[in-house]
Parts: sequence; structure tokens; C-alpha cells
Amino acid sequence: MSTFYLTTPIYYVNGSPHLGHMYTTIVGDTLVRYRRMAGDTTYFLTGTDEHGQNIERAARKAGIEPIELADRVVADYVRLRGRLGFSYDDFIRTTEERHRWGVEEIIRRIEAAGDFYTAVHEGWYCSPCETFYTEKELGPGQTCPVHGTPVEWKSEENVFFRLSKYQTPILDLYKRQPDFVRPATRMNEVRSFVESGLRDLSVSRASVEWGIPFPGHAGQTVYVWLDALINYISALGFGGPSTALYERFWEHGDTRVNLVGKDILRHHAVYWPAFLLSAGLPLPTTVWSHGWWNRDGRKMSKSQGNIVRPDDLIDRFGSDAVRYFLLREMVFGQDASFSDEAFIDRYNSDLANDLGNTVSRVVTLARKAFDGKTPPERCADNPLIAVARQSVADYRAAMEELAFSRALEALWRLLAEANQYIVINEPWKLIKTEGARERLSKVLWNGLEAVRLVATGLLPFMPRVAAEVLAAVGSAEPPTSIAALEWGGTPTNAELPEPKPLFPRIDKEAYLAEAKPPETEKKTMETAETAPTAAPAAPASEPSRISVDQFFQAELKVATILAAEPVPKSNKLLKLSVDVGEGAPRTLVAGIALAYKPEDLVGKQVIVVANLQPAKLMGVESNGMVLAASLDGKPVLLHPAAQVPNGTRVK
RNA sequence: CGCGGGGUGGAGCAGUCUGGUAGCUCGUUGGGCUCAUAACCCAAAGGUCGCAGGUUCAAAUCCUGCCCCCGCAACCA
Repeated sequence: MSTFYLTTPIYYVNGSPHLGHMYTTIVGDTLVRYRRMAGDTTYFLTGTDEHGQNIERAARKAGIEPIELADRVVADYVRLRGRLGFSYDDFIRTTEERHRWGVEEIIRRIEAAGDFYTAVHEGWYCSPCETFYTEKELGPGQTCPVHGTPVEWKSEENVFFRLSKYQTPILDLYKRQPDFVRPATRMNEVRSFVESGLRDLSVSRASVEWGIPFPGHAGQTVYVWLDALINYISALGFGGPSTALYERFWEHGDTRVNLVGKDILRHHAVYWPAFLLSAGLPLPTTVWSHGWWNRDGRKMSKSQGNIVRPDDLIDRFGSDAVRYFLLREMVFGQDASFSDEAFIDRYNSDLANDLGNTVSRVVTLARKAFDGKTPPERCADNPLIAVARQSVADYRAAMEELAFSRALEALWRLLAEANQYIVINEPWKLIKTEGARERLSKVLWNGLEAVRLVATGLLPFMPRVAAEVLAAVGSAEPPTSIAALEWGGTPTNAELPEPKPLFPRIDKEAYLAEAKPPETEKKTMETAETAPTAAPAAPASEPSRISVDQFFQAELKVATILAAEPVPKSNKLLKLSVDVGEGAPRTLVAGIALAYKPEDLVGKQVIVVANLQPAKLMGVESNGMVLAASLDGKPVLLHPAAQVPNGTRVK
């Protein structure tokens, strides 16, 4: 019996679970359920990444301890487990003691291998941010790009990992094991990254408190990636008192798969194996990378308010419908797009029409003909058998490659064939002409049997519904092995309960009309999102007021735009030449390219801040700022209501 | 030359690694059936596979160049 160890990434606790997290876990769950049925001894791990500066800061902002913030988010993930029927064996949190043991142990080993050294990390440092910035990132006059406050030159001693030493070993690994990263396109991507040269990695922070203290380096905290990656073995007991699981599933395990999103592939395909090589530990056998979900063809983002909220879908359609859609619609590895329309189409045509209706018609016919029982005669010779065999073979081949959409297609081909078979054999006529004879028995038994096979194949995908379908077609207990995919499992003369609709059809037009997010929804969502982290500290009720003098520090003047052109390589910036009544025109850069065309601006009068410090944007020096109302980030320029001389003071 | 993904019938997508009559779902049109969740079955229409070269007996697939779209990074002074 082979062992199969599968991990999802551990999810960062800076926000609630969303569609992407859910998708990864659903993929893992489906895969593991399949491997279990295929006879492997499986272990499935997921968890949360809870350390780091961002968490520390977010918690402080919300006025709570980092661990409280993590607890809240973890509660959300635990809730999802129940809702979506996840069958993971363990959930690790990087704040647990057992995780720290694992991290400390691997650090000991890397240290022993001589792959750590300390060096000084120098740069411009913003205290409020606790972050180093490069010269390029700084605001005008050496200020922090986030806070606008002055930064200081600071040097910090950090621990570095000799990643450069592993460039060749890792390239060798890729050569030896071309399947180390899948799919293949990702392998190529990663290989070219490594070939371009690896630089040593800073793996500690002196300025972060929320993390694991770096053994042997007082005052240093383990940097989040070195911390996080270790979860895949610390969860198995590596470095702890009980290493049985570790030995079974990692050290001596047959298959060790890390499932990741394409955004974190580099960490898993380069850093992670380098750490393991250094520590002298076995590597994962495969790093499987999947794509991203877009929304209606565009990237999902909170600011655009086009986030898919899985909870609504689950409430309305059930968790299995959501699982089905995500696995059927995305070609595993590539990006895919979520839309309400696509969801409803899949739901209605695949689940309601094909699956649900077929169950319903077959069961109804059989009950009618055989007094509420499955037919008394099996059938071992009919055209459906060959189709079923092929369909099952395709399904299994696809599952081996994680080609979930193809696996489902294969099952649906059998479903279609079953429908065709029923139409050709017209059992409803047989009932009237011959009655409950052998021929009718075989025809209906075949129909039930085809559905049983499909439902068996669906068990990893839709555990709940598949079990319901099996019960509906007279198979009492869901099988635990893919051996059940052999033709012939439907019992004779078994109780056949009255069918209930598994997937009631949805009125698409009505649903889409109702699902159209009203304008208010975005707001509600954002408040909900930010509520836990909103700062209750500052007494915002009394906004501080400034004096007239302070206002007049800004020199606002009327100017006429003489020329405008896009800034090369930028999509937001326009370079403007304006007359501020000073004789010579001034050059300034404005971030309005998305809203205004250069040719529409020439000749227009605008208000500019004339005494602003100069700044370089995308290499162009800007001497002032054009005033505009900012509507959800979209600029609307301000113009004087009547033509006035350039340079006229605005007050 | 910043990094990456993509351009295949009306829509959404497979297929491209491993060249060999272009496939799936939805939609459309016509027909059939009436057991079933207005479901199911059959048939048809609809594509010069972004463009231009090249390799080859043969190119959606391999090579070269170009165009367009979408993300990321940079960027709203």
C-alpha cells in the first residue's frame, strides 16, 4: 500500500477565507478522497500562517493581540471545513509549539551544514513601517512612501541562507525529476528563474517581534517564509517528541505533494527544496501549481467589489454544487473565470438536467415497473458496458493527472450514453406492452447501473450528493474503493426510495436579476471586511482643524495646459506642460491618464499646487500637482468657472 | 527590450509538450419522444485555429517576426 501525503498552502491570517483558498482546499480534498479510494494510505494537511509583521500591525491597529486576530480567522477556516465537507487530517497553525519545534530543528540542521551566515542589511528604514526601502521606492526628500515621514539610514544584522550554493543542485533536481514541478509550463518558468541566478536569502528580521525567535541569534526572528514552509513537516512531528507520522509520510513516504497557487510557486519550487537539501531531508515528490480565479474575466479584488462570496453560493446551491463548478470549470493549472451566468449554466445543464434528471427518470421508471424495488434481472451484455468501461478508464487516467475537468467530462459521457440507451429502448413502452419481464428488467437495471457508476466516480468530487445518488439508485452504502467502478454493482430487488429532486432547476433570468449586486453591496462588504481591523483608538469624532495660515501654505494657482502627452511605460501618468503665469511653462506629471485623453486637455484651465517639492515619477520630474476630485480613485479635474489670467491665486 | 497569461464556429473553453481529416459545453434551427426536474434523444447550420513568413509529404500544433487583449511590477506629487 502506498502512502500519499498532500498539503495545501497554509493560509495567511490577514483576511477571511475567499474563493481562492476554498478552491485550493477543494482540489486537495477531492484528490485525497480519490487516492483513498484508490487504496493509498493518505494524510491531508492544511493550516494557517500566523506570524509576521503584517499580522502584528493589523492586530495592533485593531487593538487586539496578534493571536486573537489569528484565532478569529482560524475560526472562519474551521467553519468552512464543515460547510464544504473537507476531510483533512490535520490543521496546523504556525503559532503552535509543535511547529516551533520543527522550525528549530531544521534551523539546527541548516546551521550544522554551514549554510547560515550573518551579514548587515543596510537601507532606508521607516520606523512606523518597520521596513527597509530602496532609494527608488522613497518619496521626495527621503520620505516613506506610505507615511510620508522622513526615513533613516539604518543597518540591521540579519541571518542569511546560502541559497546561491543550491543553484546547481536545484537545476540537477529539475533535470533528474522533470515532474518535480507541474504542470510543465510552470517547470519551465521556475527553471529559467533559477538559471538566471540565485541570491542568498535573508531569513531573519531583527525588527519583527511576532514570530519564532531565531535559535542562536538573540534578537532575531525567523523570517516568515522559512517559518511557513516548515509546516509541511512540523505538522507531521518533525523536530518533536513523536515523529511516527513524519517517518511514515515524509521520510519514508511514497508520494509527497505540495499543492500551491502559482503566486507562491517560486517559494515552493526553489526555496523549500533548498532548505530541505541543506538540512539533508527528503524533498516533496511534486509541487503542483494551480491557476487563479478571475471574476467575469477580470481580476478579483476587494477595491473593485467583484469578490465572489462563497457563502452565498453554498447557502443557495449547496456545497457540492460549488465544489462541482470549481473543479469542472477550471482546467487545472490554468486560470479560469467565475461568473454567475456560468455557474447557473453548469448547475442547470450538468447537475439538474443531466445528473438530477437522469436519476429521477431511471428511478421513477424502475419503481413503477418493479413495485418500488430495483429490477430482478442483471444484465451483463449490452452496449452500455463498453462505454462505461471506457468512461471509467478515462476518468481514472484524468484523476492521475489531476485533470479534474476531464475526469468529470468522462463521467458525463456515460450519463449521456445512459440517456440515449433509455430512449432507444423505450422502457415506458415495455411497461405497457410486456410488463415487468426480463427485457424491461435488464434495460432499467442498466440505467441504474450507469448512474451508480457515475455517482461512484463523483464521490471524491461531491461526497454528499454522490452518496445521496447512490442511495437513490438502490446502493445502500457508498463504496470506499474504486473497485466499485466495475460494471455490475447494482443490487437486484433492493428497496428503491421515492426520488426527490437533487438539484432543482434554477430560473436563470430571475437569479441573475436578483444576484446583480446593488450599489450598496460593495460598501457593506467593505465595512464588514475592515471592521475587525478598524482603528478604534483615535477619537475620530473631532477632526483636527487647520488655520487659514496653514491652508495658505499651499500656493494654489490657475494654469493653462499647453501640452499633454503620456508618460512612456506608464498607464496612469500624463506629462503636462502648463502656463502658471511665470513666463516659462512648467512640467508636471498627473495621474489622470485613465480618465483623460491628452488631446482633450490642451487649452483647459486647471488649478495646480505651485509650491510643491519636485518629484520624479517614472523618470519624469514633476513640479506641481493638478487638483482633481477623487471619485473612487477616479480623478475629475477642477476648472475655474470662467476664464482667468494664468497664475491667478486660488483661495 | 521589466515578468507572466491569452488570442480556436454566436458565447465560454479543450486540443499545442508527443504535427496527420478541428473537438466539448452552452446557444441557434429542424425533427423525435412523453418515463423524467419544460427535462431526454436525433440531425443541421456555424471556424481560412490573431497576422505574415519558414520547416515538412502534412502545421491550431514546430521555428522566426509582428499585432492585439488581460494580469503583475512600476506608477496616481
